[in-house]
Amino acid sequence: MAIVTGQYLPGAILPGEFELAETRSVSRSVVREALRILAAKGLIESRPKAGTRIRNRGDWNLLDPDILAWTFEAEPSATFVENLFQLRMIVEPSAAELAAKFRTARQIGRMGHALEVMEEMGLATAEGQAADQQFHNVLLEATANDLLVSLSGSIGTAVRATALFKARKAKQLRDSIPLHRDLFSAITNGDPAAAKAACVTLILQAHEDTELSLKP
Amino acid sequence: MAIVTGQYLPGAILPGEFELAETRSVSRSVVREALRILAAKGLIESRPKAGTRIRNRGDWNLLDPDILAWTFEAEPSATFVENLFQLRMIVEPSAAELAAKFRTARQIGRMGHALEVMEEMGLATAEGQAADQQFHNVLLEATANDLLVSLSGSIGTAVRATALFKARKAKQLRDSIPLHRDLFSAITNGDPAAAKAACVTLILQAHEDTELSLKP
DNA sequence: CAGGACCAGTTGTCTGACAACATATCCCAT
DNA sequence: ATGGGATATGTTGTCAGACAACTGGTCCTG
Repeated sequence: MAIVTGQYLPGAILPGEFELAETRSVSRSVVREALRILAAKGLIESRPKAGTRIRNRGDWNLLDPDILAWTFEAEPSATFVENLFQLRMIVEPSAAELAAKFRTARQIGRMGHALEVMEEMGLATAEGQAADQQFHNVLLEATANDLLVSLSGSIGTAVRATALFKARKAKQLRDSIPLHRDLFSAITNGDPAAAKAACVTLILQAHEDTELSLKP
Repeated sequence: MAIVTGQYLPGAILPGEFELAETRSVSRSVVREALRILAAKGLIESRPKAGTRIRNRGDWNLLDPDILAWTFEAEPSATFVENLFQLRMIVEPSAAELAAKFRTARQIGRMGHALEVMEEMGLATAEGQAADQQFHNVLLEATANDLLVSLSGSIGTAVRATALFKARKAKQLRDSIPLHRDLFSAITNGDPAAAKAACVTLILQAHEDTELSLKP
């Protein structure tokens, strides 16, 4: 978190492994395994004698779910949120389009079930939110593209994190269930254009709500 | 690689750490740090007594550059290549659009320089390929969206891997430099629609060439 | 037959030591 | 005085052995 929030700048050298172990009261093994995780995500780079250096942001795996979570643990910058919505606007409508083309009967059934739960429980409840997530997961699965699933899964992590901010600021959010219903029927009807349009509307509304709650 | 190529199926249990250490003739520390890397990328999950289990493909971080590289180390499945082009077709044209909007004079200069090197050296040389990569990197940077940079960077890893296949099959590939020039001038002119169109053409050509070299 | 206590095996952590490597320094020859 | 090579030193990389923590299965008991 200190790295992603910019407390260590790219190019900076982290404290040595012995020092990290001592200050955190753990053994060097634990420190090393932790550093390996960060290195696997592209955050750092270690070389003998030179120490462990923060890599350039361009080398970071920003779409890694953990990195996204760490980014949103602290209040993320406005431009980052903006970038996230830009990316959603690029990816998700096309995904909805594909889902409308390739969805199976079984997937329609599962999405319909999730939608019912959302309508019954509401999006304020934990069950409703789980159903929402389920709805989107099945939609992605229907695209029949593993890469899209993985990408949108990561994005989903970040979106859920922003949702926490929206809830924290306790504004009255508009109900997104009708828009979900539109999206669902477009996919059921096998109408890619309508699915794309519905998805765009959904993201725009989320974008507006998020902006309201971030700029009070 | 054994995991991503499906030699270990999701749900399967890996050999224990002691056994892995012995069979590979390394210490357990090395095995553990390696497993931590895989866990960081979502491939595996370890629990005391239960062992280390392969996670579902849906949990894998498929866009991680390493995972992409491992996937393409072996001959990837046709559907995976198809999915990759589908994703490129969704992301890159929009990225070109943004780049045409937000590019700075300096970025135009750097892209122009890279293009010159490509024209001079040709795409068969290492210098030409480096310039090609540089061209695309600057383009991404011009979108002013870190998430897009990261995403397309990962995709670039995979694309370069497929390029190796194309070269290996030694078909006569069409020259993509004129298309790059079209894309460059659209971005220079600040014409988003033209940039998007040029990018679509570029990807289509790459797609066709790749299909030819994969299905002989 | 159900529920709880126990056992055993695997990962998780700790410790101490040495090897490999790269940087920085120093010295020597030019 | 200066460039280049040998050397010193500090950091990461690897090894070995031991014990702790956790958990899944087994066994026993009510």
